Amino acid sequence: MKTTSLIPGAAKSIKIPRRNDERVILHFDYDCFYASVFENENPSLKSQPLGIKQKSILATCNYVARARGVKKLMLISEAQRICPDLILMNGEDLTRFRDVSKKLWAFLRAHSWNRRVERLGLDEVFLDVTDVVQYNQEMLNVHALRDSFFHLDRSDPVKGFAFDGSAFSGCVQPKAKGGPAGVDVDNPLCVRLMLASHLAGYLRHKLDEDFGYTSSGGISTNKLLAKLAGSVNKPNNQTTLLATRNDDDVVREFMDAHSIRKVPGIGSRIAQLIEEYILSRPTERRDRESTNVMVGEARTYPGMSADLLEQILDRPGAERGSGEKVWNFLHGADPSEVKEASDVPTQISIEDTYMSRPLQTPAEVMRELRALATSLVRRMRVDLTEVDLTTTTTTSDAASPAVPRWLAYPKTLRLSTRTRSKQATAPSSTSSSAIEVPNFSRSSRSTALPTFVFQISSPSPSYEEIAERLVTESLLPLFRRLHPERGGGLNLALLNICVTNMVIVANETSNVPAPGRDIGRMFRTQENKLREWTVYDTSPLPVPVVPALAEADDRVKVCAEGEVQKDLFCEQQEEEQGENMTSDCEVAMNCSSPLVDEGYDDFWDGQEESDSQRCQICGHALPAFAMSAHERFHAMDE
DNA sequence: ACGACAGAG
DNA sequence: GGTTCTCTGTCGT
Repeated sequence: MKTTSLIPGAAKSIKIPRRNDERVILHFDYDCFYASVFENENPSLKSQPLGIKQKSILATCNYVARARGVKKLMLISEAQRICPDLILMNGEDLTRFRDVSKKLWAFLRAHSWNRRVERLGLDEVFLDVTDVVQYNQEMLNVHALRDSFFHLDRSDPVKGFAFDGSAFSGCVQPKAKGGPAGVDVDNPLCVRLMLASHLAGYLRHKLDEDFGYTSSGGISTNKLLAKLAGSVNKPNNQTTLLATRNDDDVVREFMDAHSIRKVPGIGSRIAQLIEEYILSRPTERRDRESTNVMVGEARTYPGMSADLLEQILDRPGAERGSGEKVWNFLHGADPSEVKEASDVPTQISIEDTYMSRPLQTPAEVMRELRALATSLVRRMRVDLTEVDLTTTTTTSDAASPAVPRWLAYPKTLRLSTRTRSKQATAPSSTSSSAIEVPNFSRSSRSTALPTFVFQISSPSPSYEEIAERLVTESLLPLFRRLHPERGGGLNLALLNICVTNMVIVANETSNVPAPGRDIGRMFRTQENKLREWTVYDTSPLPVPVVPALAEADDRVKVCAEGEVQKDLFCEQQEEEQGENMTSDCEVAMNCSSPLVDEGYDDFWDGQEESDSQRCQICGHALPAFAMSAHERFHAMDE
């Protein structure tokens, strides 16, 4: 990867990306979200320095803590040294954050006319409000800007709020020289961004007043600019980036002042490759902070172009087209659409790390797999089912409890592990090789998800029962594929289980579609949307038919002690008991102990896959390849 | 379909 | 004592 050979001959054919001005995009970022969730649960925390920890790091902290010098992603020990009275909450279980995130997202969704409402992580939301803003632009009276009214509903003219259309809501970038930013009524884009700023201000106000969550907002013409704009004034404020067409300097200067690493879409790998090219040398980890290449520097570097970037970023496994994508980003151009709101995730995964004490024995692995599987099964019920209203509106009494229905069926199950890095490789000649040695390796195996996990009605198994079967029948075979060698400490620092490959169940919108009526459109009316989030706000989560686990912590270790074990587990249990009595010291040494080898034998000797299996629901024997479809047929029955 | 990897918070 | 717990998307096979 010699840099000299990459300089292109034809420097005149460089194309400057053209931004699209047609859209109006809002970006919301809830301020220190995890900390806010805890503060809302316990308001007395608001005045104290508060940190949220996950294992040995501080996931986030509130602004009181930040004022004391505490930073995100610090080691706990360091944070405590800096701020001894830091209050620490455990944020390893994400359930409460997920619940709040969904609630706020549902609120914002209710204000979209086009369903383009995209969540990014748990604490960010993009809205495409082009249509709402355009409607309000048409309704605007430019002769009475100060007494404007923002319409939130096309079909109900009283829904909305009053605002002063002669000024922006919140901050504006760039700041007008001399006085407060005026609104150029002759510039339609300027008017539209002004309108969008008031909508963003209104929504942020409601998020705070009605739900207790302050946020930072960004308003611009695409996702990249909206997001970057939002980070200019934090917390609890908003920024409109005046990305008007007649004034390209605004966007250029705005982008140029950011380091390339801050641009969303340019990750660490891409940033490193660009930096190495510009600095004409490999970049080491310790150099990273000092090498702060700015967008302006990269953009104006001799010969820089989409094609050159494509060459710079070309490496085995590289995404093609990323050169043009990055070139667009450097110019503040981002054609990507705000994705439509979807009710079901495309993947659900649960993981735990064991960094300070890696898992060594099969017994430990079994214990953790059971705990993870139990959480996964519970999450599938919560996130992938809904209570079918058509069957419950008539009799929602205890006599006939609401039976949830599945919104989607994941088809595949995946198990991932990571073994702890043992390598203390001599860092002697690190500069000679540009290859980043990953000091951890994650690997995974997947298989068809058995359909018994979907059993809800009739003899309804508990989460634990389903989880137990999942472990023995699916996860254990996957584990054996990942770790075929027996003996020696397993040394696992991470376990992750995941269901994915969702088959969405067709949405039967109950009954009586009036002839000629567009059902899809009916669902998008304001009433329905508002009801949607109101209901969400007050109703309990889908009632499980089985007794729910009476605990708040996802990570509770589930041990089915008194239950009858299948043959496979007999030895396993002994192993587990033995392990409980062994000291850490023994555990560390027992890699070669014959006692342990016995345990390993049973652990690794799974049944071979037989050609024919038995359906778990009707008992019918079928060839293995036909089982998946057959069982799915049962699951969709009801 | 499967498995690795990159990027996001 | 050297990163948490997720989610989405793409690439090669």
